[in-house]
Amino acid sequence: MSAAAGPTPKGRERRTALLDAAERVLTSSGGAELTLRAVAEEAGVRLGHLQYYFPARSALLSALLDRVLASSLERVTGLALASADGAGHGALLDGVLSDHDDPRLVRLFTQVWALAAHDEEAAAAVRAFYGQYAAHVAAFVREHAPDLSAAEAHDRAEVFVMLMEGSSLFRSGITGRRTAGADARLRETALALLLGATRP
Amino acid sequence: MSAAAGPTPKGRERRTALLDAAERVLTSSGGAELTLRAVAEEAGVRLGHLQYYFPARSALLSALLDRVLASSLERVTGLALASADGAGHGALLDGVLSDHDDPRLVRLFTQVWALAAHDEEAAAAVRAFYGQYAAHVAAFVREHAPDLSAAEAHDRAEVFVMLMEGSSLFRSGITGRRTAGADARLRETALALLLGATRP
DNA sequence: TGTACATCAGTGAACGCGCGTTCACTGATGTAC
DNA sequence: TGTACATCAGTGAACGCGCGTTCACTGATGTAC
Repeated sequence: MSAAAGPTPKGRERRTALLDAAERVLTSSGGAELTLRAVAEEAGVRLGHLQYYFPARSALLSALLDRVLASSLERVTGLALASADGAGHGALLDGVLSDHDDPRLVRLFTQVWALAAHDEEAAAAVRAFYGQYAAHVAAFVREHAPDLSAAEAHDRAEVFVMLMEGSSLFRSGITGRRTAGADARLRETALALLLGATRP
Repeated sequence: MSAAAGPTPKGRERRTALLDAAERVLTSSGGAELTLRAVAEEAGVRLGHLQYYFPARSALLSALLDRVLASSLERVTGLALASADGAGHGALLDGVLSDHDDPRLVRLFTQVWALAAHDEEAAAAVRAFYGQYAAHVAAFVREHAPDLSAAEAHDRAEVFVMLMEGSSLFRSGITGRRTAGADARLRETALALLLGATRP
């Protein structure tokens, strides 16, 4: 790591604050407006100072992606463990859906997908993230349905994740409007994947 | 409409060719690289000529979005009608999934979502598209399960669309890798939404 | 059929601007002895 | 405890470049009489 990694506490704090600013800019304005100048202004520092921490725009983008994925994974891990520990078998689903109630998070992920679609390095990080996401869900599925094979549990987990990511687009107002009826059917379908019986 | 709409056959052809070029650029390089110069080069015309048809970049973007949504809707409409006309009750699902086998189409839609996330005009067009998409699916659902209420059929259709859009990300290699097991479970879940019995 | 003219199609050069990057610099903080 | 020095944190100005846009222009095609 370069000096920009910030070996001192102050350095680490600054770096975090700069990434916070970048995340706010990306969330509110989109990828095209994510310029170094905009991030510096949002963070209240000079352009040259931002460049001290992130020598190139690509370094900022990559650090931001890593952080977004890491914090999302941490959240999912927590939800899966809490659900398994008896917080109610619907806690995982409720947690994911309520996270998706924040349009900023969903907007952030549309940017992540668009980036991954044309940047293989980003795509690899994103696939690794969803791989771990699905693995946590699969573990949860097996807790509640021990008679399922590991492969079957993992397949269900993958489809669950597909359904969650797809529904986030529609429930957030980006590609659709949330309705009570569709929400109920969504929950039912998701729960069937998580807790459902073996195939007929 | 301005002269750029092209009242002559030649003008209409040219306009289509320019949009084709823009679509190729967007698909292969992403939104950030969709510059007027890149589109002009891809189409084999001069920058000034592209500007004759699309006086501003926003006009090109908007026309491209309209065309992408219109052609996708046409495709979905055709699939729903063919399925209803006895091409087999799985034809709609098979058609949608095989369309999503083309990574270019999926990449295109990640750009559409990212655009809609930060552009309310684009978002309105995208919501209108998905609204019609879901309506066609709902009509198909009611054909096969006449005992369902219109509301129930529409809810199922919405969740089906959520699942299709989510799965496109994972089956295309962008956020995941396609596996036979998950594909089978995906089909099962989707068919249950399209053809399944009423709720217990 | 021929001429006059308007519109359509396409060119080419230039513009101002914001971008990422570079770099020399200064002040603050830590460390060695 | 004091001094010397290295590193860290932050500034400010300038760079070359590609961007969208503007505009005056030329040649091709259609239309009216």
